[in-house]
Amino acid sequence: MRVKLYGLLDCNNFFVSCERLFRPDLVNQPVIVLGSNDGVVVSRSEEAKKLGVPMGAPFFKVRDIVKENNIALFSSNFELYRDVSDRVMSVLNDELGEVYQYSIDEAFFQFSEKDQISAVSELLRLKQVIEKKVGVPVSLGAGKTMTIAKYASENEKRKSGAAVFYGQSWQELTAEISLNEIWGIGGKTATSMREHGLNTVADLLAAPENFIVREFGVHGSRLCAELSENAAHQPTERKGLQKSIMHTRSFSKTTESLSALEAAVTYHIERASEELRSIGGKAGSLGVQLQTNRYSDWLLQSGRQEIILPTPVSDTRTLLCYALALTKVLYRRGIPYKKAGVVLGRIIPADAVPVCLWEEEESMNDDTQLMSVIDDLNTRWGNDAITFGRVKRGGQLDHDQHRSPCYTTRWNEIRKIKN
DNA sequence: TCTGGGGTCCTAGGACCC
DNA sequence: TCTGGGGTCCTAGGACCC
Repeated sequence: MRVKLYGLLDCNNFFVSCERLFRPDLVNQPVIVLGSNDGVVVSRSEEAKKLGVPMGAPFFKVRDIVKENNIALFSSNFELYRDVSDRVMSVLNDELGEVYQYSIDEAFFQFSEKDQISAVSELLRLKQVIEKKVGVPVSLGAGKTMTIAKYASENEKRKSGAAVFYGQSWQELTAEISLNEIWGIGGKTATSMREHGLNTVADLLAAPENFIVREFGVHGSRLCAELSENAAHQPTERKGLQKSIMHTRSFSKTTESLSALEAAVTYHIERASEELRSIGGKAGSLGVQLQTNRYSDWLLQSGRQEIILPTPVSDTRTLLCYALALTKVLYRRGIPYKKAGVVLGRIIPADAVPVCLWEEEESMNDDTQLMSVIDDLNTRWGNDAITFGRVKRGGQLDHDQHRSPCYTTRWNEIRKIKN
């Protein structure tokens, strides 16, 4: 009788590990990677963690630690990370036949083994193959549900790199695992659970079911199922297109000007619709968001409004027309805005758009050919080659002065061994 | 001075209908 | 005096994740 298990592969400190692939001098040295605009810390090496750099910390708060300890610093280089990620996934796919990528650095899979020992050795084998063929360190975990697999991989990161928990070995652990270590329990839920006297996984499993449903909804009851080894989540291949595309960015300084917000929204629509076309989709809904600084004490934290489009489109001009109208509706004079963004939702494949029955709806622009010419030009000459913006956008240029070369995806940035 | 961006899913409550 | 109520659809906002 073989045991069916869910496995999870997780790349350790992924962005840092990608940087180290081409900078072996940084192995065993403290390294951090910053998020877009060099705003916050998004990845830390073990050494940087030990020096006290918290995850998600705004850079200005850790600048001193970075300087004093000579921590190596990188801006995010997603082109590189995506390429390394593709290599990891492809090797894993070759080994297992079917994997479900969950994020840029994680993938779930299913397998079965005769016992715990052979399951652990299978995970260790996969670890070895990935590390040899791609070169980034990984951890693996497995259990009877995805939530337990996730816990197993996280927990083992700093130990042997692979762990399997099910049956007795899992049940024995539940009294020691605090709920905030569990996937799906964030800050708010953990606090609320604590207030109800629930601190460990064992506490949660001992609570009456109707209480869980009343206090924590379907989310809570699924968690309970998962933690008692009854699978409530299935790893699913995302069928078809993603559901939404968003494009947002903070301003370096707050702005009260409508035209600045319009310029930003124009830019976001251009980029989001470009991506929409690149995946072959059309959007059935459109949302605009304007936000004040969430760290200031302004009452108005955010305004967001969404509309359903008369018919799904991917033409920048049409989307822009609606987006600017929404921006005007949301805009309030005298409010210091910090962030603007757009969301394209209800995405369907372009060839699945129903044919228009009424002539007048054709007045909506949806010219695929024109858009594809513009996309080509922008790819070739940069995003500002053809724009629909009436105002030059300002204050949004990316800071990424610490970006490493795209070693694996751009010929002119390839690693030189000899001049 | 400087506090990310891109996603998914769930839910409360409003609008509307009969 | 009593001042409907149940159902459905929609969306803004929240929580969480990486």
